Amino acid sequence: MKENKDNSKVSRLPKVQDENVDFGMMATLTGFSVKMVWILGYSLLSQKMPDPAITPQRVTMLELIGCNPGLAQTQLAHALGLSRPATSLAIDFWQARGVVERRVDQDDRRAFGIHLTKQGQCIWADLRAKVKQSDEILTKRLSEEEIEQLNRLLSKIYS
Amino acid sequence: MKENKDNSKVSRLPKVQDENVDFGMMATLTGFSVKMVWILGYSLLSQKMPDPAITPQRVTMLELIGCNPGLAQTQLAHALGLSRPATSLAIDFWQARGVVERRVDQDDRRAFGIHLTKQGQCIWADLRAKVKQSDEILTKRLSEEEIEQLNRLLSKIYS
DNA sequence: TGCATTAGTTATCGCCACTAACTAAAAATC
DNA sequence: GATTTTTAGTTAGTGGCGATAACTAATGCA
Repeated sequence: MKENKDNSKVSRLPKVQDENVDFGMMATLTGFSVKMVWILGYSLLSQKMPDPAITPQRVTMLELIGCNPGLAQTQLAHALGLSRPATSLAIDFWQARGVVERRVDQDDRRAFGIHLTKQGQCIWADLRAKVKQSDEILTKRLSEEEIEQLNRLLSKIYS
Repeated sequence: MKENKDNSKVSRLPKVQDENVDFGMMATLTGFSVKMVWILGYSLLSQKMPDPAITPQRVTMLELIGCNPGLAQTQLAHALGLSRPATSLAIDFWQARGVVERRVDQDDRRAFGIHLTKQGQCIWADLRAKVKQSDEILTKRLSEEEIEQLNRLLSKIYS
């Protein structure tokens, strides 16, 4: 009966602009800016989702399942940087909504391959489109060249 | 007696590089890249801190307190985008470590002005230096121009 | 056959947000 | 000037979602 109010697990955006409050050095740090943009992106994405429980984290998982059909849970956990229990619960989430299914691996009957259901294919396609839109909204103040530049610099940092 | 193991409340970095797992469209999204960099930055910063409980969020609060002495809790909450109870607890955290103190506002005796203690001044200075170093490590693969460019693009998004 | 390993689940805990409800002080209303 | 409403901060309770430890079942190697 619990109806999932906006449990936005990410803090609201700090008010760096508040003219009465000085953020000091924070505003000059790449790490801080990146966090601000992430919070903003998280919020934009959540708004676009049909259900506030569909978080960026869960969307990422769905993308991995969609792009790598039959992936085992442990591989999924590793790729996402999650513990196996957390991964298991996240799969439960999508399974409960009829989006993915666990198929026993015939070569190793302990393991499951995770697959999108027929219905899941549609939902995935829909969500992907929305994710893309939301990313476009996030970067709407930048030109095409600036977006490319930004993505290049960011991936230089983390890859 | 609980000894605060690495309770890194932020997921470990996803393994985008895993050659067996395709991240699909995620790798092309600014929102995703930004999250990756943030997780990385969070982890780098946490490592530099003398106590793993000193998180980026708490450092941000300390910076605000240091740069805006006497700020009331409600203003602090607003600037940080936090609820008042959460802010109150975060202040408790620093107060318990002798870093900040609550001084009753003589004009409004319901309110507290938050100030750094003498000792807090030193700790603040030390942490700021470490934060700066950690941000430099985060961006070490980028040139000075690239860092400026990156910060400019990021702040264009969120300000 | 038997023991160590591995996939996944269950149980438990911890952190840190949130809202609701409370106290005390201040401001507004009459 | 007494009463009501609002505001600052705290306390209590809830929830999400990570983590680890302990468990079951299947596998693999001696």
